[in-house]
Amino acid sequence: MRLLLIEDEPQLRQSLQQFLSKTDYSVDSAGDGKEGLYLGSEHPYDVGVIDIGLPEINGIDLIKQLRAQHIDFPILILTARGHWEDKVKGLEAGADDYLVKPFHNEELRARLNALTRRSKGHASPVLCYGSLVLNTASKQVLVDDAELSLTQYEYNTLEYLALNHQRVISKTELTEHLYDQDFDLDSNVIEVLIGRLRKKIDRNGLLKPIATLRGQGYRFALEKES
Amino acid sequence: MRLLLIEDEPQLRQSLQQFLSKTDYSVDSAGDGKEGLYLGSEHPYDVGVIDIGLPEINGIDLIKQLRAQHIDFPILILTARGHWEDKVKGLEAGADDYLVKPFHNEELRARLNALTRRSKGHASPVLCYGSLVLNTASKQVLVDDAELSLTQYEYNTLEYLALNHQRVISKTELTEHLYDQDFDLDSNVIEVLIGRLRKKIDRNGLLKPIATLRGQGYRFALEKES
DNA sequence: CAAGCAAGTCACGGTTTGATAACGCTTTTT
DNA sequence: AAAAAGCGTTATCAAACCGTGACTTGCTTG
Repeated sequence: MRLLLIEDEPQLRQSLQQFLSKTDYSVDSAGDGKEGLYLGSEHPYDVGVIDIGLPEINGIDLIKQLRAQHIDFPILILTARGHWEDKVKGLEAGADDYLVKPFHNEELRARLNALTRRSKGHASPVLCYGSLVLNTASKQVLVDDAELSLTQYEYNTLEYLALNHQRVISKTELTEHLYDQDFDLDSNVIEVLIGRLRKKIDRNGLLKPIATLRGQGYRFALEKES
Repeated sequence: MRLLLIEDEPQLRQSLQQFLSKTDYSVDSAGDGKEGLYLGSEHPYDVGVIDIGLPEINGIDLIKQLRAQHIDFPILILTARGHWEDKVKGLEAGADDYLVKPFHNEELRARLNALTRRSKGHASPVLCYGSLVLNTASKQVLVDDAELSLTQYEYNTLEYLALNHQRVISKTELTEHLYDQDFDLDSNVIEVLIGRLRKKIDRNGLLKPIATLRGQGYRFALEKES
């Protein structure tokens, strides 16, 4: 999942970038509103974390401008403790959640995971597709009650496909959501990843959840239950 | 386990810090409500001890503000003997237990142990995971009815993993819970501790309760019984 | 003070990982 | 039908990650 972080305080920015990159997200970050607006307009993010007090363009206006361009990824705003009134303006401007500084990293992660999941239309963290069950909280994948051991990238790929099940995802879209801005789009990582995933998932029976649409992309083809 | 102590009287604060650090907890302490609120918002504590009569921000408001931020570690409040009515307000504000001054240190310890145990969702002080039995009261660990001799840090590591069994715990999370705020996160203590633990636990049979998830952390993989 | 132990650091090595490249098969285009 | 494009598969390699033994430090204790 790709995340846009806009935070002016360098130390917090760096520590958040590091923390969020570690397992869950591909992070691009900006230190002011102008650069942030540029990035947000230019790339397809899945979620944004935006500090309200920013130089150049303030957070509220930034959000308004993004929303005016019909850029609709969910946004979580950060407000300083003294300025909790800002949260109201932020939510009115089109933000989806807020967190008051200072906060726990784990808390931020939990909220972001919930936001991205809900934005794709899934209420529960457990996704059931017949004999394939995906737990987005513990990052475990079960096939017929047996746990698969997937690497991080394998898991992230599968999760993105599953969250967007029944939709055709182009390889470009997949790369853009799994990697950050400076990544070679001509690589064949995706093919390799898909290959490895299919092999692990299909080890026993004949479960082929990922369909190829030649020239268009891939589609996670299982129906979601409950 | 990490504990937050907020107490304005310097002498009591220091003696409590010393006593609690001695065996059970990594203690951060604050002398007024403002600093306490900051610490409590910033770090992932497992339990808090808060004096009700505090300068800057009083204990009741402090607890309310923490709870409003969805910070939910259990809190034990200390009330002066004359002001025992405060306990009601405190519990209403979101505290979990109280103790009237003066008290015995051992009494405080017993209450705290009970609180942390309950907050992780375990009623009894004895945790059974097959042939591995953990007594959180006496801090003894039995494997096939034979007692292991673990050091404090080894025990604390194992306890934290066991209390959060089946969840993936990153090395960062472990470090943050085992040590207080200023500890080098780049150290490899955790790897060493896990190594020593595994060696002691697995001495005889082939009991491998701690799984490694490369790039993500560790997971205590035994199912809890009863 | 010397011995003993707890606990942290360091350095080395094995293993896993993820990116890339190369090759071949299949479908589409010319 | 030949050429080109798209995709699957396998091999390879460097970097990251983790485990481990040896060493160091500091505390406790007889």
